[in-house]
Amino acid sequence: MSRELTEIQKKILEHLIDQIKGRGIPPTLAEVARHFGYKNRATVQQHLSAIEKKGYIRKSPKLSRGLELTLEDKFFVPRPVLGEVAAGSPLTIYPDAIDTIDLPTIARMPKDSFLLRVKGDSLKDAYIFSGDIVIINPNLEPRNGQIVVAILDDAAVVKRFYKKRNQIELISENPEYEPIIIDKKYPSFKIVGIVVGVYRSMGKRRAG
Amino acid sequence: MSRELTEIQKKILEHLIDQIKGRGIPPTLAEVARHFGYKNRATVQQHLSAIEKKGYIRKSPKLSRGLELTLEDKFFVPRPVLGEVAAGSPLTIYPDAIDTIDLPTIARMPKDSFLLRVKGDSLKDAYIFSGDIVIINPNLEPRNGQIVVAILDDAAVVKRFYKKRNQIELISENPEYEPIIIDKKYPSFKIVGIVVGVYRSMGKRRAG
DNA sequence: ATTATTACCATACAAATGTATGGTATTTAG
DNA sequence: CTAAATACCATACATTTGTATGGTAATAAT
Repeated sequence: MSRELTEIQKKILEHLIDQIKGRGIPPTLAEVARHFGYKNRATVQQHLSAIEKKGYIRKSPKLSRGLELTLEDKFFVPRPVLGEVAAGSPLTIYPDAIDTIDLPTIARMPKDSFLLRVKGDSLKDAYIFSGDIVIINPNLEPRNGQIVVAILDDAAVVKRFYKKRNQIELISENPEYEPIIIDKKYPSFKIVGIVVGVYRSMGKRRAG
Repeated sequence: MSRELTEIQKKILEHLIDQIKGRGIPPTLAEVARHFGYKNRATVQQHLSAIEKKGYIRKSPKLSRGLELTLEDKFFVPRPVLGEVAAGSPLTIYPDAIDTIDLPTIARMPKDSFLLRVKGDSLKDAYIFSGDIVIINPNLEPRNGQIVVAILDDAAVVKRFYKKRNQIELISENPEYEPIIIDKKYPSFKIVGIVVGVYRSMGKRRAG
C-alpha cells in the first residue's frame, strides 16, 4: 500500500487540519460527514481508517474527537497566503489565496489570522524582507508603534501605527518613504490587522 | 457575582488550559471528573457552568468537548527558550531554559524541536538578527547550504552546512568570519539540528 | 475474468457524553 | 438567624459517538 492519499482523502485531511488548527478541536465523524454531505458516518469512518493506515493521522480508539495529526513529524502544514503587501508602493490584496506556503506547526496562528507575503524592501529597517511571511491578527486594537496592515483606497500597506489627537499616522520604517497622515474623516481607510509575527522559511537560499 | 474564580475553579481552568494547549483537545466532563477524582460528572458540569458564567470559557451546548478558552485575548503562549546561540563567537547551550518567549497561540512545537534565541549579528547577512528565535529541528539530515546548529567543543554555532569529500565545512554568511573545517575524525562535533525557520515577535521595538 | 481498491450507503449497538433534577453538607454574607 | 454560594453526590435520559458488519457500484490492476 502506498502512502499516497486519494483526492477525497486529501480533502478530508485538509478539513481535519482546518478544524484542528482553526477551530481548536478535531471534528467528530458526524461533523465531517455533514461537511461533505455524506449521509452516513461510516463513510467518514472508512476514510479516516485509510488516512490513518497511510500514516497521516492517529486515532485514539473509542475516544470522541480522538484525532491527532501525524503531520507533526512533517513539521509543516500547508497554509494559504492571501496576498502580497508592500510598504512603499501599495499592492492589492487578492480575494483568493495567491499561494500556499508550508508553515511550521509551531506557527499555528491566532484565530481568524491570516498570512501575507511581503514584497519590497521598505520594511527592511524593521527587519522584514521581501518574501517574508507576516502573520496578521485582525482582532486586536492597534497600539502606538505597532506594525499594522491598512487598506488605503483598495490597496494595502504595512506601516507603523501612531494615533495622535486628530489623526492617525502611518510611518514607514524607511525614512525614504513619506509618512501617511490619515484624517479622521478619511473615506476608505481601514486597519486590516496587526502584524503579530514574521516567519521565514529557510528552505532556499535567497538573493540579497 | 464577581468574576473571581474560586480555588477549585482555578484548578479546573488550569487543567482545561493544560489539556487544550498541551493535548490538543478539550477534555470531556468525565475526563475532568476522573482527573480530579470526582465520582460524578455533574460536579464538573456545575463547575464549568460557574467558570463560564464568570467569562473564562465558552461552551457549545450539546457538543462533546465543546469548550473554548476566552483567554485567547492573550493570543500568546509561553514557550521555553533553551539557550542562546551565535555564529561568530560560540555560546554555550544551557541545559535548562534560559527564558520564555510568547509564541503565537496554538504554538505547538513540532515534535522534538526547540527554540534558540540568536545573539549577535553574524547571521545578519542571512537576515537573522539578534533576538530572533530560530526553530531547530533535530530530526532532519542536513543538506548542503542549509543553516544548521552545531556543537563544537561544548559551544554552539549557527552556520551554513556544506559536506565535501572528506570534511564538513561550516560557513558563516558574514565573510568576516572564517569557515570552520571539520575533519572526519573531529572529536566533539555534533550537528544539533537544522534551522527550519525564524520567528520574530513584533511585541516591542528593537534597537538597531 | 477475477480480484482489489475506492467510495459510498444502511443498520445496529454499546459506551460515552451533555444535560437536568434533586439532594446533602459546609462555608460565607447580610 | 437566614439566605446564598460553594462543593460535592446520585440518578435519569435523549443524543452523540465510535465501531462493526454487510451491501452496492465503479474503477483499476493482474
